[in-house]
Amino acid sequence: MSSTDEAGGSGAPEQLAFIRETVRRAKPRTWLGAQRAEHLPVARVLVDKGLLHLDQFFDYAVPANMAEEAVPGVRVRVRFGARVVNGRREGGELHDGFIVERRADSDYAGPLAPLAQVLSPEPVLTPALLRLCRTVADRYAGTLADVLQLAVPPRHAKAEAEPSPPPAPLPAAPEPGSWSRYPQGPEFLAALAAGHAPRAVWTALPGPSWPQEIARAVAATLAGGRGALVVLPDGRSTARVDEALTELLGGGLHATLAADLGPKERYRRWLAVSRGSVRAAVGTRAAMFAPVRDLGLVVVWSDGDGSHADPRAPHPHVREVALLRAAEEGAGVLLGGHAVTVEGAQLVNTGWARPLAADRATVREVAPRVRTVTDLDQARDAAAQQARLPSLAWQTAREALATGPVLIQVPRRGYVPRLACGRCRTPARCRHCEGPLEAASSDAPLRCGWCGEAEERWHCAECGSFRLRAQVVGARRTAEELGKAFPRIPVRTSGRDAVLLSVPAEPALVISTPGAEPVAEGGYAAALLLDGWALLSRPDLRAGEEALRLWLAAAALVRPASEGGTVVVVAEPTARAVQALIRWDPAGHAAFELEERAQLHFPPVSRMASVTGAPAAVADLLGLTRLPEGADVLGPVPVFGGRRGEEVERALLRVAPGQGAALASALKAAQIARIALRTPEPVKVRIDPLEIG
DNA sequence: AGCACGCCGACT
DNA sequence: GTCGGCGTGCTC
Repeated sequence: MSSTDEAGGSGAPEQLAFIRETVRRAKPRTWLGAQRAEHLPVARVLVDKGLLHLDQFFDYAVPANMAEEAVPGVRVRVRFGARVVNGRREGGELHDGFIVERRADSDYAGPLAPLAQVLSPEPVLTPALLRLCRTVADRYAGTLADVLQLAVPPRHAKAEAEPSPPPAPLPAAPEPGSWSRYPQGPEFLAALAAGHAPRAVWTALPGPSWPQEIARAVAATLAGGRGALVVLPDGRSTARVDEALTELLGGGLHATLAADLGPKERYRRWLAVSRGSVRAAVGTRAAMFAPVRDLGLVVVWSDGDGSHADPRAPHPHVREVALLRAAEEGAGVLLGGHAVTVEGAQLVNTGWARPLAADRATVREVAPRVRTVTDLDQARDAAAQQARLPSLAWQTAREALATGPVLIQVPRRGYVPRLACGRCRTPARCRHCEGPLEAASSDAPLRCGWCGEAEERWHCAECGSFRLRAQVVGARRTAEELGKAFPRIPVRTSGRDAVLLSVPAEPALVISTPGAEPVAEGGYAAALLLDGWALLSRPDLRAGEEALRLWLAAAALVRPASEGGTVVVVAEPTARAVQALIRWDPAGHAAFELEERAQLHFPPVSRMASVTGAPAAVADLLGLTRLPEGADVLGPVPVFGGRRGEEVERALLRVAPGQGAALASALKAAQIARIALRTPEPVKVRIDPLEIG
């Protein structure tokens, strides 16, 4: 930190002595004095203060000694919030910010404060990144400063001081490889290599080759002279694509932006992308903003995965950011996964993207055989009973263990928010309002999750049983039980705290929670998907879609049916998601779900926002919101689970798809109006709320 | 959000 | 006469 301006000690006064303001009334006051930069003496600055009503640029005077370094995109420090006392400027906290523009003059009538310091000469906030962050902030009714915090990693001075390596030469256009299994695959690659912007919703075939396919799409884009970006939901899938890219192209063309790198390495790699030293970026969520130059392709893998939604305000979603970038930067899109989201189906439906899928014959060739049983079908075998396995699951596992590893997917404990009948699995509902019954612990009294009414004497409305099924047996206990049921077979577990990347080809029981399934060398001989009811009965609009996504992800690791690969899903066979798994028809399922959403006017066929807070505050905000024409207000309804019995309500706002921007800006304006009115109780506004219904 | 300026009641 | 209530407005 070499800094001329801090050398004087207490900062502001001597800065102001350099650059003096005129006090003439007739003209707007400006900064005079020889110390001001001669050329473009005004810097327009984004001050890094996440306040909603300060989401605007502020102009500062550029001192002459900073004239060279104070270029657009660099980080600066400025005094902000100062008061004019007796004609002198006093106070003002130092804030970080970014120079957005150098200008000849300011449209601000008052005197400009000088920049306090240029923190670094690196122009990290490029015009394209600024434009993207502005678009994302507007889309999500957030501030530019908040989005920038997600988009620009913290500076690391040592990493910045190192030069980035010179860019590697462009690769040749790759052969289609396993893309040949898709009728439109080779054409898609050719379009990328030719510099076009094809947009596809890709239903990836089961099996281990999707990372290579992503790598080839990236290579084709690079061959055409443009950059590429791949965003994946977790570190394991990121590592697989990284490996595939390195194998195809060597190490010099791409950067992998993983969360676990540490600040220095993280910034070093990000800089390599920003400086154009590498042309492709691969990584998890935060990589969605990676400033890849001349973007030709954005890939999002498994866009239904929850980790693509950023938990930090204003909660941008990787898929949406990718689509915004594609539109803004003229890039192609590859939205892929073993499953298809309703959003993907809608992109196909509206003609914005084209489906990229193999034909039925190819799917049948590579997919495992899928069979289904309900867990009411208990095995006769004592060992199977002990392991709580239906007979079909038991037999399948026993036979498959002769030829290789068997995957057992067990929903996470506590993944079951809803109680169900112990006999017929009908969800337990409140007799007053049909809300889901809940119990804080296994011996706590039953309560309705919607209206809070206590239920003393529940019995199943369908079959009359008094037995409730409360919890899923977790992976650990399942492992113990299965270990006893299959003595001498090694048992491995993979879950939240210890995720296995892969397992060898030898016979073993691999017990995993959804999303943590290791890859098996040569594929699993079989997979058992247990407690499907737990996934299917979650009180969420997306429960079916999510269950299918988790099942497909596990089933995609199993050998083809022709090699004996079998999947047994323990769930109600008539459920739509179960049927889609049996037919291996994710696109059909998504299309069906989309149709249903359209009938209900639910997202993505409409756009929604949620408004959550104290009842009076929510009503207040809604009163201040100038809703777009035709907007619906659903609720407000009480939200339970608010801490300490504080009353919390939530309203959902719904508009037609074209009015999402109007809704977001109306809500932002209303929030700002509330701040101006000093309304004390905060209200949370969220665009595209995750859980609805 | 903070923070200071500004214009009306109970104290030294 | 003054201390201070928080209503109002601004932040380059």
